[in-house]
Amino acid sequence: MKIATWNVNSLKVRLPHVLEWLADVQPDALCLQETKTEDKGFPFAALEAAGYRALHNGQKTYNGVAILARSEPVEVMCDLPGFEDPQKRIIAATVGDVRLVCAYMPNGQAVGSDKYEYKLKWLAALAAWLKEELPRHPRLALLGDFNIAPEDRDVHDPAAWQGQILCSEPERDAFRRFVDLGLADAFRLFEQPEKSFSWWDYRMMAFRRNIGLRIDHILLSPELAGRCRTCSIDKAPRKLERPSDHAPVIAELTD
DNA sequence: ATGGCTTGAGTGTCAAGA
Repeated sequence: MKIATWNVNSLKVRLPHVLEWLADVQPDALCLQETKTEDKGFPFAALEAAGYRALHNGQKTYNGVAILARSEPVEVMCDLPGFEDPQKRIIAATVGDVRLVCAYMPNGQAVGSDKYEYKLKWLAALAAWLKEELPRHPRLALLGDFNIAPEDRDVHDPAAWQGQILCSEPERDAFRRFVDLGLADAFRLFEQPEKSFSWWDYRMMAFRRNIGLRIDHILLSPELAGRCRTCSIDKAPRKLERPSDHAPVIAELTD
């Protein structure tokens, strides 16, 4: 089973890339973030024609998350229970024998800002919910745009980013709380090239210069981590015309 | 120099992303 995550930065703009990528890679499930549309603008028909069912928790202009799957997803859930939030950042469903949690975690803007406080509260609420979910779903994967670079090796210039948004200690502590729940960073289960990133700024030719951050992740419960055979970042779509600023991350699990 | 692109909204120009 192949599962993946991709922040597409507007599904309307990126639909051709997504369809091409689905045909090339043929994942069993793909989690999308930043669809930036309501259901009425969501390309259900085009995805169906490509062989994928789609679940969408949409929002106009900002946020919006979706799960695409080749088989029928069940037990669909949207948003964090008990966390009042108009922002659409969570959708979860079971595909095959795997519980998928697709998350677009807040950016936080700047350390100390209101948005940063919201980010930390949001991350705490997600961790509390996952703690309850994991016993119910021992084969659980948390996939998405975490907006956290968990370690210095996930940052092109750790000195410049030290203490900054996406790299601050409270954010990294929040990431470690997920790990402490038993979730493993699938990418780090394997040897990886140095300076592996999943996001590059649109400006300053950052992609060509590999000035990036690894902020998109697939975290796996112990049972799924034991079944994980590969995890990689696919930089190919980032090289296309009008790309998303994020690259997809893929994990392969044995059946 | 706190910018540099890209998107969505909406039709001039700004918020937000990371």
